Amino acid sequence: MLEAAPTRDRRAERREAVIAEILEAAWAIARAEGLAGLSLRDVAARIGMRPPSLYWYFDSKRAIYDAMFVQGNQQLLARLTEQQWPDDPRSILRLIARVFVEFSVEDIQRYQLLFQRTIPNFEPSAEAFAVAMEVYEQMRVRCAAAGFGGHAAFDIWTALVSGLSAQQTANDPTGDRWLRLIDEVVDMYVDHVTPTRQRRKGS
Amino acid sequence: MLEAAPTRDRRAERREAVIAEILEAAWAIARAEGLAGLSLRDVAARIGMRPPSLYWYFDSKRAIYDAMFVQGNQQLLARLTEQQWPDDPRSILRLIARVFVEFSVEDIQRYQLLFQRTIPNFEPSAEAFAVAMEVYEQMRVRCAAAGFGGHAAFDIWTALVSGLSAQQTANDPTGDRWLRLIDEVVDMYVDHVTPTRQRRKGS
DNA sequence: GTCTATATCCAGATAGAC
DNA sequence: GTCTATCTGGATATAGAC
Repeated sequence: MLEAAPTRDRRAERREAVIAEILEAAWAIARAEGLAGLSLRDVAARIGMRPPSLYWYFDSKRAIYDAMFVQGNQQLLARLTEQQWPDDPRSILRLIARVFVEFSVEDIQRYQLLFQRTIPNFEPSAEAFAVAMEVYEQMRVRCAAAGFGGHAAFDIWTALVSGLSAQQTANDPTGDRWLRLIDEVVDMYVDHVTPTRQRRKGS
Repeated sequence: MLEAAPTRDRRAERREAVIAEILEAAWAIARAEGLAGLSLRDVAARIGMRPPSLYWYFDSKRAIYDAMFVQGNQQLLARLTEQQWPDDPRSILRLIARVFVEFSVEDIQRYQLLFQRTIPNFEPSAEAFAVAMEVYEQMRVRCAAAGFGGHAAFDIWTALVSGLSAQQTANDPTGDRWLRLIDEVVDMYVDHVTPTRQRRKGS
């Protein structure tokens, strides 16, 4: 007679744990050697495995990049949803910008993987790209909630945030030279897209 | 008795020509395979040489990246100086932004080499970096001439231009989705840094 | 699941002939 | 100046034992 199936699949749990371990190692190496410097050899060594064993968990190196891409986007998504969102439109935008720029500066390799096409021949899979679209949508929805939903206006908004991130990560990765301009840039943007009549400065 | 020295050093000229050929090949391969995908083997093959021969002209692969870095910056510098600069401040800024963003989109690998830290372990040499500073100074001087010389204001300006470039290259490399926002962004910036009293819209 | 062994290929760089 | 030959090491990936 068959045993009742256990409610937890310990094998699957173990597998997930190892996958998490692999990705954690991959991130650490990417941070140290650069994204393009990532090698399966180093990943395996870091977790006490031999390189071929990784293929039990990932089909290829690209698959690892892909999983990292998903993970990074999920982290940003979590960062966005865990915020205490204020009501004031200007404060909402400031918070979005701050979350995004800080997230970028926090881990430059992650920033490059998510937002720059830096690895030769790597394009995220369709499923991975879907997660990136979720992030984009989250950001768009938040902006719309703040009253800034227009298409051209949103493209300008993404350019502003991406420009602050790009300058901060590339030219002052350990400082705050562009981080501290966030509020001013948000004000500039709000003033620009708000009809003159309604304008009022935030605190 | 010694001959009179010829006024042209044909040997040096030939050498310069070969160096130019090598760099041209390197750019072509970078465009096709990505910056990190550049290999001396491919460079040599493309110009009908064997890989070791490249070492007659460059000490290392890094030296090639370095020369590319210089060349790219010189191209941008030339682009800036060859412009017919208008008098109107707003027009000056529009032109700067357009030159910069178009230059970026034109060759994304060049953009990555010049403005993003994308190759593991590559940092431009001091001499190469000096050329990059020239570009930065050119841009700063042009902005100052337009009446926008303040420090924080200029950091905002570089963030704007870099953001438009980043979004255009990463998300619409063959289109003009952010290119066509340049004038609006410049207006936004000018309105922001201009005391309200003096403000007037450009054509 | 993890291993050893290996295939296959590529990389940057150097020695030394010509 | 350019070559051949070679060094040394690294890469991803697969086959198959255990």
